Amino acid sequence: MFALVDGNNFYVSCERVFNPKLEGRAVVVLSNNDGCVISRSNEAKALGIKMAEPYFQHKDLYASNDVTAFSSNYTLYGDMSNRMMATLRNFTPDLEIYSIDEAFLNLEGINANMHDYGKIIRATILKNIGIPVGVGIGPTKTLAKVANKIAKKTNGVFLIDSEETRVWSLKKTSIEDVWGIGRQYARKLQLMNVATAYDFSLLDSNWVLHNMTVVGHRTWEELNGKPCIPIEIMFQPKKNIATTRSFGKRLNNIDIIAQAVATHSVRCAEKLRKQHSVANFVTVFIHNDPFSKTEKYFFQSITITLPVASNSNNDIVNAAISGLKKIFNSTIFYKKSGVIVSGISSDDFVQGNLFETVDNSRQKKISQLSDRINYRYGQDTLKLAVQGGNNDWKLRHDKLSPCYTTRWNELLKVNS
DNA sequence: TCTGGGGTCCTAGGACCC
DNA sequence: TCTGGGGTCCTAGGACCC
Repeated sequence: MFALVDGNNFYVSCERVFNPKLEGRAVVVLSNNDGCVISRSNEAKALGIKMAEPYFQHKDLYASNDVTAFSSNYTLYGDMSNRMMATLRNFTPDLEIYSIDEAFLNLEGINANMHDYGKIIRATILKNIGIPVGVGIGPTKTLAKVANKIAKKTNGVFLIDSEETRVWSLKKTSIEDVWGIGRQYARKLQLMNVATAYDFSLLDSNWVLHNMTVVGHRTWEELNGKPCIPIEIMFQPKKNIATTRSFGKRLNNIDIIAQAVATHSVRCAEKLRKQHSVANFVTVFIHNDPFSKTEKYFFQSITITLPVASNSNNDIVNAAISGLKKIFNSTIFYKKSGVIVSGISSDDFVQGNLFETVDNSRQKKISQLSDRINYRYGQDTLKLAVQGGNNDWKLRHDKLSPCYTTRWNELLKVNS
């Protein structure tokens, strides 16, 4: 059996832990740049606020219903997530951290009444972390997902452990809510009168295989009770790493855009070093406002091959900036830039270059030193000059909450 | 009349997830 | 005025190898 434990409205719940006055009230958390709604309390959902809806579109609705909005505080949510996962590890040796707010638990070999075990997990997370979670338990990961959805609508724990509960649950689940069925497949299936997970589970195996590839077929098998998606306990290094941000305002000054690109490059290099990887390719892209009604949409990108795979700040920054210079057009007002590193391999053996001798030992030391300083004193305490010193490209986050759990000077103050 | 059989690598595009 | 930021996997087709 597998359990899926998933934080309810996770980002909103994190904010509420340190702001209990917000219990029972409409609360939303916004994406970077305070652009879209990415987490909603149940009260906000009841007002009709949709996921990923642009924040500015319904400002009046927010005002008249006293909706509290927060900028996203990933430092806080990431730390709360780590605490939640550490607590979950007490319940199984086999934990798969699936995303910031959810984890699969392998319950094989655990000698307990599964429904009771789910209730204990839920109560423990609520007490230790302060986050309400849903617990879904089933014989496959996809069925655990189905059970989790039902758990959230009921008392927080739901168990699929018989043919009757499986069929009942599948009949209660709309096809578009199935894990692995996205918008395209849902529309296609609905046109064939497949409305629920149950209808889908009755389709012909070959039809599913040929029309939805082996990926869709796994989902079909899992809904029918046959486990096909194994739990992944080991850390898997990322195969692509990206850092991309919108600008706070439209920019056509290459020097300022270069500061953003250099900073994104350093972030990518830091992420590479953290997972002990090096990258062979550096892609940089820039684009203007895709929503503009007056300007044509321009998207430019270029991929630079490094002579030798690297994770040094300097190498990634230099490649990205040289790429930026090639694609930049001074007549365009840009809205977003990004850096993506790929061709990732382990840093314990780096393939040399046949035609060039590259000595990167100095760069390596500098990057390691910068990691140590920045870990201790905060991001970008030590940085490259090209990253710049002003905030001309930085995004808006006017409604940011304090980093209650990770910064001494932002600890919650209690008046005595 | 009849023209083999087995591979790899790369890319673009299309799905999906949070 | 204002619209996020990450990821994964699969398939088909083309170019190439012996």
